[in-house]
Amino acid sequence: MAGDVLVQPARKERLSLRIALEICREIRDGSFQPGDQLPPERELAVQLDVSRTSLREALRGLEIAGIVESRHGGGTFVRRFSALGVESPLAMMFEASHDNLSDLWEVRRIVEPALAERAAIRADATGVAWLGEMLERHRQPYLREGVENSAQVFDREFHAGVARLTGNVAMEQVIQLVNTLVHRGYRPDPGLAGGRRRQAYARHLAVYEAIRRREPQAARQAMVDHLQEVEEYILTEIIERCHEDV
Amino acid sequence: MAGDVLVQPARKERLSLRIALEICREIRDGSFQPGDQLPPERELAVQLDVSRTSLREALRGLEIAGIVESRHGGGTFVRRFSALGVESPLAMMFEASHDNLSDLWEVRRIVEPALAERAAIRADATGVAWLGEMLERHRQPYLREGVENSAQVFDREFHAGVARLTGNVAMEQVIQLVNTLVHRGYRPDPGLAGGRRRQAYARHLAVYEAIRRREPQAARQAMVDHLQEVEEYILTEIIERCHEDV
DNA sequence: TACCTGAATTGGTCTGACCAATGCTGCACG
DNA sequence: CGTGCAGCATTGGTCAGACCAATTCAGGTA
Repeated sequence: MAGDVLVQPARKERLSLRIALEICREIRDGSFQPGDQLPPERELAVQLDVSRTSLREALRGLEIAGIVESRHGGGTFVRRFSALGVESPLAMMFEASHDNLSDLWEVRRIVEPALAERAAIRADATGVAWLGEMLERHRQPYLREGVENSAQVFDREFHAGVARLTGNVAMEQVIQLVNTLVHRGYRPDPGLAGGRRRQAYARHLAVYEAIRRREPQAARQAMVDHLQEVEEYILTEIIERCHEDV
Repeated sequence: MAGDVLVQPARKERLSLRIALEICREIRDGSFQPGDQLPPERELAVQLDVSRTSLREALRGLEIAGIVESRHGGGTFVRRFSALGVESPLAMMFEASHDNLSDLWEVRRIVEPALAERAAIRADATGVAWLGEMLERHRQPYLREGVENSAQVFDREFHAGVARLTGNVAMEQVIQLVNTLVHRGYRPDPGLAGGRRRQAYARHLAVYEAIRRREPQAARQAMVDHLQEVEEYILTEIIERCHEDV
């Protein structure tokens, strides 16, 4: 019987969890490729020998995790790049408080320099070119005034891109989630951002250049400087806001 | 009618998502405190004017996000500290991607030394004493032969403990999840572990001593050495297993 | 008082039904 | 022949009600 696959994990765990893990495994093993459409719920439920109810609970979980995506009337698809972006259900549920914010920022300070360093060591030519094109694409909107928080989007995209160049999926996901939560918890004042944005873009360029020239230490240092700068921005802005409140 | 609260977000989103966001909001607003028990599913479904099916899909999502926790026959509770469990989005993502072990290990190599360093700076006396007691408790079982994989449990406990001393909840969660996944992916041969365990325990002691004496660099170095040693163990063992297979 | 039993509570799973969005097929018309 | 639209098939979304299984707790018994 097809459903026997699900018996492996301890009989104790919820069925929906076992189903979700099973589907994850099939994705990993290549039975379902990224971009593929999964079988219809009714059919998949029969294949796995579970009710549609339980299957759907599993799919909702996978959707929250950013692994699949369901479209009403269209079907359920495996995401190409499982993204824990701001619009992901997970991010929508999680509200970063100020306590968490400094914690999350510390995770960035620890992980991101190491990511930049490793990217400079391991990135292949294709990846470097890809990152370069990304920066070129960011250039105009980044420097122009009044494009509001698109800068935040670009910032996240760049940092996620550096993470991707390391080839380490685990780190990429961790840092993407952390950055999403940080950006969610802190929304900069769009008006004040002109010079800051230029500076941030310059630092991004510096990181990229170091990666392109295969200089791990320089890449690490550029990232450290970037984070340091941004941290100071955030601190001063928070202080200003406190003054306004008083 | 109670269910009208749910109409606010665009009528487009799935009902289960709207429910999940609504519950999140009530948690943030204090209607449900961390540790509280939520109303029974049947009752909550009536309150929100939705079917139990949809409510359950929402609760599964919240559980995956680490916000609530359901116990069969017990009830559903708001988590005190939203935890990244094995059913967390990140865990599922790793499950869905190939070859996680080396990636996960690299996360440890990056994060754990930094954790040890910060623990040596920030830990309070209570925390240090707590870690010391933990090691004392580990001592006998760790060094005795034949206690099987309890060593793995102790190992996870110690590393989680160091993370806790930093006071950074986010990092604690991340490293706890990573270590769980690593240990799940790699089960050492219990028979060969005698000397190795003694060595690991000695390194744990070294890390602890450095933290106790407030020597950040020493703590970092001890952790680096520890991870390096364990990594070598794992590599040689994997190679041996390959030989057996041939 | 301590322990055990059983009923009430509560989450877990299943079935089958119907609604709603999407996509496709084939026919009619230009 | 090509184009556009109507209608049907497909597929996800929601619902109601039933029954199973783990936990909890009150009440009774030793």
